[in-house]
Amino acid sequence: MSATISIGSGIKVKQEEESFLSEEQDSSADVMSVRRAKLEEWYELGVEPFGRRFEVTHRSEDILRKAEPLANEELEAHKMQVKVAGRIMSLRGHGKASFAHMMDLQGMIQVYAKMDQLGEEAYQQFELLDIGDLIGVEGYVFKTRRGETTIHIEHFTLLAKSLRPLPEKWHGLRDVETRYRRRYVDLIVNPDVRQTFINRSRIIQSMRRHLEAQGFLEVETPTLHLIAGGAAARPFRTHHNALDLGLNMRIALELHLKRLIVGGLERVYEIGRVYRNEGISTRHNPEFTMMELYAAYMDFHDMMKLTEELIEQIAIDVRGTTEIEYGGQALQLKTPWRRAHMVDLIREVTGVDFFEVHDSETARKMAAEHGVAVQDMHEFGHIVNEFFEQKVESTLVHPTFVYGHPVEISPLAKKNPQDPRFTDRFELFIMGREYANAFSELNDPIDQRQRFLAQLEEREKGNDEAHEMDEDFIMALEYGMPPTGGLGIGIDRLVMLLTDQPSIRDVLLFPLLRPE
RNA sequence: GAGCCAUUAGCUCAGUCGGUAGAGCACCUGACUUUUAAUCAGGGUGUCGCAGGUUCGAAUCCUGCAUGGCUCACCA
Repeated sequence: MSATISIGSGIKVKQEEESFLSEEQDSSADVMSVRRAKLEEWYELGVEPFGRRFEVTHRSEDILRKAEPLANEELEAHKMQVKVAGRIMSLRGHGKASFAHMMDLQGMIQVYAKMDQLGEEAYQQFELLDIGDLIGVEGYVFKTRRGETTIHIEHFTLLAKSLRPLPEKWHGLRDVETRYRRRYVDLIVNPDVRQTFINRSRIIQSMRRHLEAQGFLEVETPTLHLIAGGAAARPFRTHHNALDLGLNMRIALELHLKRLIVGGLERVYEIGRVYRNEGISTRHNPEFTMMELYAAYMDFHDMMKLTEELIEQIAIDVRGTTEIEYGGQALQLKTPWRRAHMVDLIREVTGVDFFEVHDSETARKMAAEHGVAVQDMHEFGHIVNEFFEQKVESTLVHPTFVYGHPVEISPLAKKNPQDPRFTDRFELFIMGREYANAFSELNDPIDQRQRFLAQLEEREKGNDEAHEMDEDFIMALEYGMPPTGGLGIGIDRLVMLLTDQPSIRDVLLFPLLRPE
């Protein structure tokens, strides 16, 4: 078939001449062929359809705010001249005049093109524009009869021709898969998505500001590790060619930051990507962002105070309040937050008091009685932890610092001097989810070696997430590390909490998906 | 990895009992110089996710596969 279609200004396109179409040839081919034809038409008009630098004098929101209190007569008298750039989001042609809405970073503003003003030639060019095209306009601000602030166009420039149609104007793009795969389209048509990512940036900015104010130094440490330590997780493996060296992507920031505390930097933090080779869910992405900080001469009590104040401040900065809602649940982030020992919480919920239980056998018996699933290799501390995870965790709605984790699951934390079965460690829970993990850092190299040895034993028993021996880290401790408080916060989950997003994929610009 | 659900036009969605594909927006043609989901007249642009099977006939029923979503598992 060689049907011809004609478009606005008379160009004929043979549909069989669609050699420009990409491999995936979809049925937007029709729209795309029309746009290709218009592209040619721009070239024939002597206009470069992929333009260059454009000097922007105003953003949409600034204009709307300035014009808002003024009547049209006042606006016309002032002749407020503006240059605005953005993407055409809607077009309404009326013969010899046209309206359009343009979108820039701040939002949407209406523009008005009139043949009398532009002249016949330029107006015809305006009519050649499509939804999705990027343009720069110069003109003056007025208000229409209905009162909408609008730019009366005196000149316009095509900055980039759009060759693909945008999604529909009032349902936007809903298909979740397409939204993640083509996040740029999602950002163009879904303003709330754009706002979420703006808020993500604000949260991190706020965090940096508050840490800087407390004298923390931002540092960057390697993401390629010989030994992936500092957490219990399976790493991604990679390889360096020139050194012919097997390497792991980091699973935590911890061990390098503590080396810097040994080095005397005293207060350091890093906001960085970590990689864990695990399943994907609404709360897990294989790469995610952690903030870890270490402060010499502090302990885990100081870390609790720092954590609650930090998150409270961020909430005020970004949300303007400490009373937030997540998934319909009202949450109060005003400090101070509840502090509870893990063993006390287990006793509250199950009646089992692990301060009175002193051996693994009794603990195992209690687990069986209370329907807590445990593995054969689990010792006392693991079983306490299983009780907490299976019985207590989901009951913690409002911010709660749970402290006193068993030593078996805390190979990098200092033991509690009163009861060395437990550590001076806490995790922060909100709505059943972990948001922070912190401890008084273990600075005794001899104890640290024992802990690593215990981890190696676990590894032999089949726990492939147990810590490996890190001799280089122990050497650092042997030079002497001051008593130190350390803290880690999962940035993505914090952003989810503060932007009320149900899935981690909604706070990651490009979540990992299987290839199409 | 398991269970459940989804996949139809560029986008958002209908599609009855199995009878051969529809709407709105977008797009195209024409009209219209302050519109507002602009309006009016006309035009359907499709590998019904993919591959088999059942059937005279499959978007529809069956099987497998792919991708995604949710839940669980995993993730201290």
